[in-house]
Amino acid sequence: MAQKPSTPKGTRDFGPGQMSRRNYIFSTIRRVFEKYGYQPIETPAMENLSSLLGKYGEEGDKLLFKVLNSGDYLSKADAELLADKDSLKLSTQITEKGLRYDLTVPFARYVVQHRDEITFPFKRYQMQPVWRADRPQKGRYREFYQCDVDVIGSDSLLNEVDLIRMIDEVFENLQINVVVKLNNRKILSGIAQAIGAPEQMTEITVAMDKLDKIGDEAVYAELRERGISGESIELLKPVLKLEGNNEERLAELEKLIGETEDGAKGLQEVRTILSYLEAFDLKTVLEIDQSLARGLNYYTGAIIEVKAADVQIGSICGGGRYDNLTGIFGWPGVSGVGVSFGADRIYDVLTELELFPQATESFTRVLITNFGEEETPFALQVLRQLQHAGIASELYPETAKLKKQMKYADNKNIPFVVLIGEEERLSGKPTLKNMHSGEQLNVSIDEMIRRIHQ
RNA sequence: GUGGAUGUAGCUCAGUUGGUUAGAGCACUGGAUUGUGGUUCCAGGGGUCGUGGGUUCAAGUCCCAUCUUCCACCCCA
Repeated sequence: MAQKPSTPKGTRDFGPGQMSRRNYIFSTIRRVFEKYGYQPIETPAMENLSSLLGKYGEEGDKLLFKVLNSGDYLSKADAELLADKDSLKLSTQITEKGLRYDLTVPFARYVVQHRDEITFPFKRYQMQPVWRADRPQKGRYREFYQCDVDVIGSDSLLNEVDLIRMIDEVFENLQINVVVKLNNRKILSGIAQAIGAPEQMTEITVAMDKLDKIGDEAVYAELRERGISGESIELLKPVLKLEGNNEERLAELEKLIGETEDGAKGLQEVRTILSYLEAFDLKTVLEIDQSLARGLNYYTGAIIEVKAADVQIGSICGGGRYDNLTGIFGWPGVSGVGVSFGADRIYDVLTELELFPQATESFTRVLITNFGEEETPFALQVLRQLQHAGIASELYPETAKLKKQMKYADNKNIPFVVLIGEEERLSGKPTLKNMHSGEQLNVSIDEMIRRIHQ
């Protein structure tokens, strides 16, 4: 047997059936984005590595797909590094492009590069694949689609309100029950300050983020491992143990971190967002979660994460505010806020919950059979009239056995078959068969069109 | 990057303590039905058992390596 064909690790093909379901997700999301006034952009699959490296932390750099330079790239490489097999240093000489890791960094690059053409605040959405050299597993792929919405150039918390409302609307339309978790980077930094470890905020948040997954004892252990003092851990315990509804949590947090500058600011931001949202009748549960951190360390304000309530698959949407994202491309002080919907995970959730609407694999409504050259001119004429009447139709291209042509229609779920053989050609009246009822009639073309339209 | 499982027909999977021509269902092709699908019946094609090496008189089966896919960890959508 020839070599078994396959797609690269962690990548997938999408057949017609999957595409119709995927497009259902994309069009649902796009409709909401556009309703709120966001405009689409696209950026290349590849970015310069200099734009990508260092933006996602050390872990992120390892997960970047690098594209080898074209041509005789080794001839330009340093002979000594080659001999040493020093991949890390060598890579800077043989590759200068990489596949994008997310849509936010390319967006920041886009904004800086095109700032003269953009009207701010700039509200954009972008739905494209991204690539990560991660080891694939459930709900995790090496190529997957993100649907990003961001607004850049506005500090207003009204943007956060916008985003949360869009999240609510998208998942309501998709009929997925979700929990929206909300936190604020300033609350996290307030916590770090309040427990006397302001320099170790990253270590603290990374450990704290695992709270609901590994439990409090394991979090304490990890904190110790990461070099947090026992004293600080003791102070942190009441923060981790926070319970109750949003009001109660905020009140508790006020007591614990209200004295710190960042903490007070963060709490106020969260309160403002919540109070704006009171005017809306949100369908989803909005939950303050002081342990929510998320990986990307460029967040500076709100942190948002969405989890499916009925499926265990990790987060299906997430994002937050970043005050200085464009700074890395030389334009400091521009604030942005946005979220990203994970289309592939949403697909998996909808599949598991059987929430996809009845998908029609084919759009074709009529198949015209092919009996041979004699009948072809009349068949083409019928095809033209059907299509002219706005009916998706196709003529079977081969003069195959009728059984095979019928089976083709059946497999593609085509509801009508028009038989055109010698009889029909001579009378000028095609035979219309309803595949569902099996009913079959010899009618004029006009009558046929009328019946199909019913 | 660490650990665990997996791989047999296009697909989903059987295959006994190692034993002679490796099976089933679905799909495909032909026929029962020369102008009729979805139901039924009959027949047929299709496999160097992931790859490479080893043990053995004998390997789909046992051992080693390697790759693939899946699962968990790390991290993340």
